[in-house]
Amino acid sequence: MDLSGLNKSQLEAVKTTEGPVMVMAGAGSGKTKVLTTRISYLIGELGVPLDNILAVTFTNKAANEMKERISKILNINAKGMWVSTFHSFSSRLLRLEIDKMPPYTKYFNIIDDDDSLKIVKEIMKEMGDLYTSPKEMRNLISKSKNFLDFKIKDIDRRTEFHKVFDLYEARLKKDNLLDFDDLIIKTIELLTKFPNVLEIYQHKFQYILVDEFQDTNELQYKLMRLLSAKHKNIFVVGDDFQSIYAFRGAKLENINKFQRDFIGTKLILLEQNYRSTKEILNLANNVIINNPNQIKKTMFSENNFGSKPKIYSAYSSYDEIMYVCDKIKELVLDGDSYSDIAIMYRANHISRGFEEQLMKYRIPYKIYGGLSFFSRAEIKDMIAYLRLLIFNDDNFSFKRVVNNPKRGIGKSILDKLELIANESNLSLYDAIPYYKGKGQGASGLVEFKTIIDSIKATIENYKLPDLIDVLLDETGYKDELYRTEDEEVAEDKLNNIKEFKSILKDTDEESLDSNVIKLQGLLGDLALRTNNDDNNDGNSVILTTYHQAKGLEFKDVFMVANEEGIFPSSNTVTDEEIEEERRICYVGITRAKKRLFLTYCNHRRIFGYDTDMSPSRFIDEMDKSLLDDNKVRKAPVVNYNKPIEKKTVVESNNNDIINVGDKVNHKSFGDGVVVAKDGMVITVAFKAEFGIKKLKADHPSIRKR
DNA sequence: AGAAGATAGCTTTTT
DNA sequence: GCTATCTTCT
Repeated sequence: MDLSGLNKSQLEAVKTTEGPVMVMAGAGSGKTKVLTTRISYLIGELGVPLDNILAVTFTNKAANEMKERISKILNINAKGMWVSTFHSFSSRLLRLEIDKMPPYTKYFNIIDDDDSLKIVKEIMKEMGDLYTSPKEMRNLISKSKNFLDFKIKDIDRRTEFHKVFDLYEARLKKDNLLDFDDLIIKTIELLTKFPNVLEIYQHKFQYILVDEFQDTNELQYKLMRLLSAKHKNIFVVGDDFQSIYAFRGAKLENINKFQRDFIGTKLILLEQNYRSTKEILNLANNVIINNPNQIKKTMFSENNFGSKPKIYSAYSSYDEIMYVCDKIKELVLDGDSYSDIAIMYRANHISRGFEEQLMKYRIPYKIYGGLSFFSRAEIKDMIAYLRLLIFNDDNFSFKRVVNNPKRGIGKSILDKLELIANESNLSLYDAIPYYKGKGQGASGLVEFKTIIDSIKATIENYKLPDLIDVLLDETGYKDELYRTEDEEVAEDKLNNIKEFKSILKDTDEESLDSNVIKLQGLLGDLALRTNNDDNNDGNSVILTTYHQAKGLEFKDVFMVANEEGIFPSSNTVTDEEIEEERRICYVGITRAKKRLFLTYCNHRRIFGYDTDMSPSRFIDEMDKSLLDDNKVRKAPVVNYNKPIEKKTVVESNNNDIINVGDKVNHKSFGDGVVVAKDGMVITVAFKAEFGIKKLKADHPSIRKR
């Protein structure tokens, strides 16, 4: 096997196959190369069977890429290997073993955050007035599952939480559902409860590799520790500079814990950066140095010098967008292709303005992440219909589609049906024949069952993609779309469904199994799929959040919207949170190979209000000698001075008279002080990131404090 | 039941 | 400024 492309440390990381190894791999230090080479080495040189290796990453894309690279190096098909995300791994294992933990069955359905929120909403709706909003509650539930030291101080809120939590868990259990967090939790539960099962997998996975180790949380760490306890051949790769998932429970302490838990851990440092120019790397080091609690480490590079990162101070977000578009055109004229270029930002909503303008400029672009294809309503509807065809007892899918298209089946009818189902221990679907009653709803139920039954009876007669067309026609879904939506929207949704059909086509051609078996396999893990799985990177500019950009690299990177309140986000306050934001900034900078552009706006529309912005503290912190300052802008660009207009103003119910000097609270901007008054128009100074605004004193969002 | 109109809530970050 | 959800009217 050819290992000549590796440096000394990389080689050591590949060849130290026995015992615990921890690699601290800085940005651009060849981490993926080490991982794939090591796996290939295990298989190709040491003759380890494919099945005895487990590699875990954080994104499907990273997993797929690893498999592809291994396939190439060894000239084998690595598709079936245990190389996946933590969640996919858990799901795969649970499909094999969860039958041991009734009432769950291996046909469990995985629900995404949206579904989960919907369930929480349903539960809370019946509980009346509550302290916590459903969204908050959903957050708390996830936190309680991921943070071992989770606690709610306030006793009322705590009892409320436990009530909802218990109902939520019961509901999931009853319907054979697992949320994302459950995938990991149930896997640990299974392995702990059934030592013989644990034994099997400990024996099986002789070599375990964990990517992005700095982002593992306590549960994920526990899972890996359980599995590796026998062979102790565990290899973890991480970079504490790039730890950006503390909000999801990631524990940097795992790095220290690992060395304590696995005695004799070999520590390997990869400190040479092969990616970026010296100027870019200098800036990255200059940023991260402001994190006092960071373990000191300096990446070095033997790469050539390039140009200094450029910084641009824009008047408005429109101005910022135009600057970026102009620069992209220049870069392409200079010979770069669109796919060399990425626009990166802290929060997804920033992409909107860029999309519009890129389209106008005819610059091809692709949004990386954002709303997942599989979380679109029409796709979820199709999946639910398919699931119901295969699994009649899937109550969750049943509820999603029974009245979609409308069949006159409302809540009261469903409640009655549920009662019947519970009494005779049937699924909602099987309870339909026992539903006594007449009227639209009753006949709607019967009609629904007839349609599903008839499609089910002929399911093997079609190719899988054609099955979707049958569903669209027979259920009336297509007609309903055209009836209730604008034509454009309907076409759009049907296009998405068409894309979904192509996924079914792939599944169809993969095996000679029956349609039912094929669907059982496919439907299992659709919830875990994301947009970015297929990297058919054509020639497009990539728009992405910093989080999603991790692990990627681009020749030219634009970091946009570097403003206080956006980046760092206004939600981050504590020192620890700010330090995480700074690491996000580090991740952004180190994505760039050749050219880096930083921009910020002095004005931005936030929640529909024109807002004064100030540059990000991360910009302030940068040593200006490392930057090429481009902030010459002649005149403010038009398009910005649109008057603030509210469609409706409602009389506020408190008749407080608001005067200059009064404290007020605005729903979106928080507390502020009235600095001027002109009739009913007050001028309020809010927190720095929201600046000074003119508002109507009787606007419902305003309250006197 | 369903269209039209009004309003609240929203923007972290992801599997 | 956008969108999901609630309210009101037919």
